[in-house]
Amino acid sequence: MESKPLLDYIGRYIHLTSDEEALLLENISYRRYLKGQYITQQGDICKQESFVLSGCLRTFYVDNEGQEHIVMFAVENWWTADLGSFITQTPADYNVQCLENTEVIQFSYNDIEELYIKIPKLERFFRIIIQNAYVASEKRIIQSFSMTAKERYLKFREQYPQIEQRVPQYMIASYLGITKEFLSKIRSQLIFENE
Amino acid sequence: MESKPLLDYIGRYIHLTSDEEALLLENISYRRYLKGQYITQQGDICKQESFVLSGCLRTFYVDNEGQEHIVMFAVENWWTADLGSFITQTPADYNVQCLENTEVIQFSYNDIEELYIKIPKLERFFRIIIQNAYVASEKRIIQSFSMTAKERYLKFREQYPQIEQRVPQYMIASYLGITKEFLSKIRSQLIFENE
DNA sequence: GAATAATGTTAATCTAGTTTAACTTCCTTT
DNA sequence: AAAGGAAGTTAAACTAGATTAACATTATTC
Repeated sequence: MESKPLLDYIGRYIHLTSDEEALLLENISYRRYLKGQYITQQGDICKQESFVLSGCLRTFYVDNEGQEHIVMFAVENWWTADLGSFITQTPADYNVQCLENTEVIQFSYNDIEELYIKIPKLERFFRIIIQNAYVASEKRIIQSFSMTAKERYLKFREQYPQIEQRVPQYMIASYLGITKEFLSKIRSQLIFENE
Repeated sequence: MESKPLLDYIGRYIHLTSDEEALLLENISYRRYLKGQYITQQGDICKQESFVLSGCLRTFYVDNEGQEHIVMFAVENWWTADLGSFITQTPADYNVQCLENTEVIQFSYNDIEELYIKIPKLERFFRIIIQNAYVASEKRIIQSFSMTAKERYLKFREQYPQIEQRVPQYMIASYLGITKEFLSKIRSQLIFENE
């Protein structure tokens, strides 16, 4: 298993001894998924949090009218899960699907609670990670209310250039909360403006 | 200081010994604010996280056009802060203002880092709190994209009946991401439908 | 390399929600 | 109890973004 990216990532926030690192590695698992496969489906119980080693995923929600809404993307060194389902072990609201062949390291629900006991420092690590995710999420709410679709698109491009390249445009539209047709219009406006 | 509500609240997630409780109480402070006062203003560095004992607050953001956008409310037993500013100690994006005379218990930035060292279990406590807040925040994003303003208003009323009573309507409109005029229209539609 | 599916574009029509502005009702304060 | 401000309402005109539908381009697959 290629665990170095994960250990490096954790090392940015807390220091683990080599014993602790070994213990951690015993309690997590490596897995590959093919493009199109689901890690979690709406209605299932989300059994693991995944740290992305390679590949790309989307977390999305299908509403009552059958429309898809993308909640987040995840690429290398990001975490993904239906966290609500994971922490409460109740049926997931979201689907987590691989958009490319993807390699992840997974923390399962049981393992993680044990790990928190064995390595209490991990509480700190996950507290910080989630704190950051929460702050980003609040920012996204504000942006969705105070910015136009065009402004949000420009911000997205600036903030996640890696993702814009790897993901079909209609999924970006979904993430931004607009239709693919309207994003297409915005893009042609932008091209026109830059001439 | 009336610390029982806080200790009860913490007790729902972790168990503190009485020594730890005493230690905790030494490192936090009680404060009263009058209606209208600000705990944090946009541009300031947010120096504390506040646990609400009594009263009501709003966290809001003023955009470039001078428009206010309410990010969250807080009432008894809720936490409030500009968490992004607090954790990075950089200038706040948000204002935190009291809508009533308000009593809070505050954790200051320096104190909380010390407390994490003295009582590592608090890492767990705050991890869980923030996890929950993050899940709620993601839900709100999905709702803002997949539901109409009317549906969001009904959901809000159902979810936070306490808040609807205590807060002026134009602030609820702001929280929902719509104008006060449109909320007024929605409300008159609802009255008409229920006749 | 033809065929099919997936993705992206354009344009017309439509609608949820905004803007503006005038008006009403309710709260405070004196 | 009068006056002034804050909060809420109504309605007309407007706009950002949705919907529909037809077409264009790019990938995939056999």
